[in-house]
Amino acid sequence: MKNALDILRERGFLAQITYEEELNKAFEEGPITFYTGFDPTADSLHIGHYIPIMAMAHLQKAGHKPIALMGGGTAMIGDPSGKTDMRKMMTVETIDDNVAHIKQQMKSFLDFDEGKPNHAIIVNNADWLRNLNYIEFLRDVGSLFSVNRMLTAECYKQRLEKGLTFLEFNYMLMQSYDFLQLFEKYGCSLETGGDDQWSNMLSGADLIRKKLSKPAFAATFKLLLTHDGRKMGKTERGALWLDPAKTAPYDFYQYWRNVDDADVEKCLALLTFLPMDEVKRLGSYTDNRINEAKTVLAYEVTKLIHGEEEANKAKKAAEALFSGAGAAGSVPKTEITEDELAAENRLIVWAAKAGLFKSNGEARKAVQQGGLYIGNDKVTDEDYRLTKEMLEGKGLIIRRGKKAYHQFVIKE
RNA sequence: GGGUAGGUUCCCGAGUGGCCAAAGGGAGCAGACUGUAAAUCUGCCGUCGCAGACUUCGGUGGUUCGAAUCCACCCCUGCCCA
Repeated sequence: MKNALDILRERGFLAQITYEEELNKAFEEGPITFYTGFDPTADSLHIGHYIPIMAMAHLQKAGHKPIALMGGGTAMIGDPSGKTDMRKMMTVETIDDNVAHIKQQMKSFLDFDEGKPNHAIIVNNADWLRNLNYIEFLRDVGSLFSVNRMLTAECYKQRLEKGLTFLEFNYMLMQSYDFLQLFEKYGCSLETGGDDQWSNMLSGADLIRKKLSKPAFAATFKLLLTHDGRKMGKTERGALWLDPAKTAPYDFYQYWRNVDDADVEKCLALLTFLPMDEVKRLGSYTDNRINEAKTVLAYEVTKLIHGEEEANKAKKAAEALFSGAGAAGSVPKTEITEDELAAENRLIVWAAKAGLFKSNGEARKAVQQGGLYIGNDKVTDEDYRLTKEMLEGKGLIIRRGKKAYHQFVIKE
């Protein structure tokens, strides 16, 4: 019988685990409560958060209880791990606003149905961190941390060369204290998170063991990297967001449709719920056939994040566009009013406004290099003008390069 | 607090008075080749543009016909010392 940890192991989630044997046993003995922290540094989750969320979902399906911890307090410090520079200080208002958005997003991935014993809960560490008493904290928690040991931690090494403030140095204590709080309040005995969090999580588990002499564990998940070690989920417009307003479902779909051959199997295992034999079957495809696997990947991931309807739309749109027909689906769309069109009707300007290019100049250069199309016709005139007639009905579909589409329609 | 080395365009990094919108590399975009892949090759890569103009080299002032480059003060960072 596979336990939940085995499932994660089989799908390639696990990076590092503390007390592996002991944790294995804990998983076999019964449901455990675990948590993952999320930093509210933006008003949406992005694909980097998705691995831990998928892992949480797997664990919850196996009967364990997830806690999503919003770092409303720790965000005020800023995690120095993996950062070369100090983060910008964020205001309380921004942080709280971000927390609210992220909470909303979490709800589509975890089961919050209170009728179930292992329903997910969301807590915010601002509740206990923001009003912390400094002296008490130092005596209770600070006394149990060895600066010597902290300094040897991988996450501080880089910063020791570039500079590290005392503020950030304390991040580890804050995060460890979170774990302690959750252990005491909810019996949470496992912290999960990205592999970059290893030192912080380790020290949290240690804190509980030291202070309460009770078992606590940490397990990290692999970061989503391409086969040659680059971070995945970066697009020309920044991160790949889960919020459809920040990354259109069509673009989201296309990102996965275009992953490198070598990364297909890994992505299927980590980002979808497809059974592993299916994942392996799809991953074994080569040459032209691997495109089938990519289509499945793109569809499944889009479905999980944006829902079946959006996934279908994105898939149909992609099929239509790439097979040469010009049907629009969930292609990013800009509505132009007649007044706006009267004020500005140059194609390159609108293409830039629509986000297809970073500036008018870039759009102009694309035309010069033959990289902008209307339908399937290459635009040759930099000064091409739009007219109301073109935008009526189905509107006008333009394309940058081979695969970035955008649709313009007239707004009635 | 003292000494010292620095802060250059998305990133790294050259540039010490006009030849600088600023070398080189990376990232990115486009084209060719392909499988809506990778690798490779070619072009582009501050903004607006026909030319040309405008904004940029930590900040503010100053010297100069002219400053990323020189001077003053300030802010930030590394290292050494206290």
